[in-house]
Amino acid sequence: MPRSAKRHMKDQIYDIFLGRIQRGEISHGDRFVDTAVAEEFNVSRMPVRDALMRLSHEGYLDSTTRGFTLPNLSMRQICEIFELRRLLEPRAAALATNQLTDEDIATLTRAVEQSERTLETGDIESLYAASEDIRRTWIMAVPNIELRDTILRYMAQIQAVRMATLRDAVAHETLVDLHRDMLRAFTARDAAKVELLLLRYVLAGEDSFLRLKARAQD
Amino acid sequence: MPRSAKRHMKDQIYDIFLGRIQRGEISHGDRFVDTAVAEEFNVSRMPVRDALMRLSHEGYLDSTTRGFTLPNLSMRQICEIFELRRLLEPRAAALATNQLTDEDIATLTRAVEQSERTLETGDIESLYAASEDIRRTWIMAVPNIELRDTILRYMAQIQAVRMATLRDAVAHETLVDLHRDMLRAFTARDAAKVELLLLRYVLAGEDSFLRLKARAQD
DNA sequence: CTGCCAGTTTTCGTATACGAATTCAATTGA
DNA sequence: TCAATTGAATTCGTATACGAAAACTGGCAG
Repeated sequence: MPRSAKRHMKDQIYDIFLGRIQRGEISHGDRFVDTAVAEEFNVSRMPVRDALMRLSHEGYLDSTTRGFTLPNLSMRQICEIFELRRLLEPRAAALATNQLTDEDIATLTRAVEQSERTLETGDIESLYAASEDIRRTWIMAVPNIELRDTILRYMAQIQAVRMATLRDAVAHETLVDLHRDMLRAFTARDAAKVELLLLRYVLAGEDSFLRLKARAQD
Repeated sequence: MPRSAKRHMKDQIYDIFLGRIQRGEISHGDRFVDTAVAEEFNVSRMPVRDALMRLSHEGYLDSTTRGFTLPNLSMRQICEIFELRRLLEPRAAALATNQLTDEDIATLTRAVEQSERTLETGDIESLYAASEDIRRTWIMAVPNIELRDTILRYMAQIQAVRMATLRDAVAHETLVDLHRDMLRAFTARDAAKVELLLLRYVLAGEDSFLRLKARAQD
């Protein structure tokens, strides 16, 4: 019997899994089967099924004949998503510029400092966390909700790709520089500069990815 | 008992309803309740539930406490979607330009002719149909599938808005002109011109909508 | 006539069950 | 040793049932 909760079980399960996916807590080997997950949560498989099917329809999971797994993005899909990012993120960040609160700026400042420190420590995990903090902060400030949701939808899917590209040594310094410039532009409320920097940022990610891909083919 | 079919019932029902929504065959008073729809299809309510919930999660329907209905878009949402359209459609159409087959061009030619005839007949239904044909033709030629799906996702939602804006007399002539120019640009494979025209097209739609809104407030 | 309250109805979320399709595994035959 | 085939196990889609929450309805008081 499900313990009484305000929100419905299927929505809670959906949120829990979406969070795990977005935080990159799920690896590519993992397989989710409704009955097994249902047992964990002490519910029947129906709410779990609802949640997992929803996640798969939204592209966060892949529905195979043997449970749900992380989707394996093809080269084509990744490139297509980079194109979407080039179209949407610069404008979205520009729109967010004037919406950032002082608290947001403080968060960005801390994250950029964390990012800078990784130049010496070489701690890629920390760099990744800082990047995510920066990104999350400005995305949440995007006033156009439809635009924000569209961006959030594909970002979870290319989680793994972004993680991988951050390991690209060539990009490390460029990335930290971009973080620094972005902070400056956000703080100065310079939407035009933010727009340009976001374009550079996406392009830098795309370059890293293509470089990674080329190296993998050796 | 569900009659044996190759594809699953829930997917068939999903497709049927999505088609009806996209073709504008559903009006704002309509209410769908899983048990009632299930009876129509001679299945239990579970596959219907799956289909309707999926449609509502994708934004095509609104899940109320009393069945599913067409979503009532707020002014804000409509404006936000226009912004998305400005960002995505010009580029998408430009990408589609070089993918159009001769058959596509023929379809476009017929549709534009139909559009031109409405200047004399004043048949708005026909103008709407022609617009939809033109739009469907180029969207289906967009090679970036992620981009295409993103556009398709919001287009179904603002169906009603587009239908309404076509009744805007001021826009009628402008619209037909744009159709004509777009056909020329597509035929000439002039992606740059297509991009510009699509921007104009979206902006014209936005103008019509705002004009309509202003008039409604009198 | 109008607004509030209790009973009824509708609708939804979840539980459980079963058949079908698919995958896995083990045994058999070459 | 390896491939094929057949039986078992897994997983999914759908059916049915039940309790809970929300909405409607009718009567009652102001």
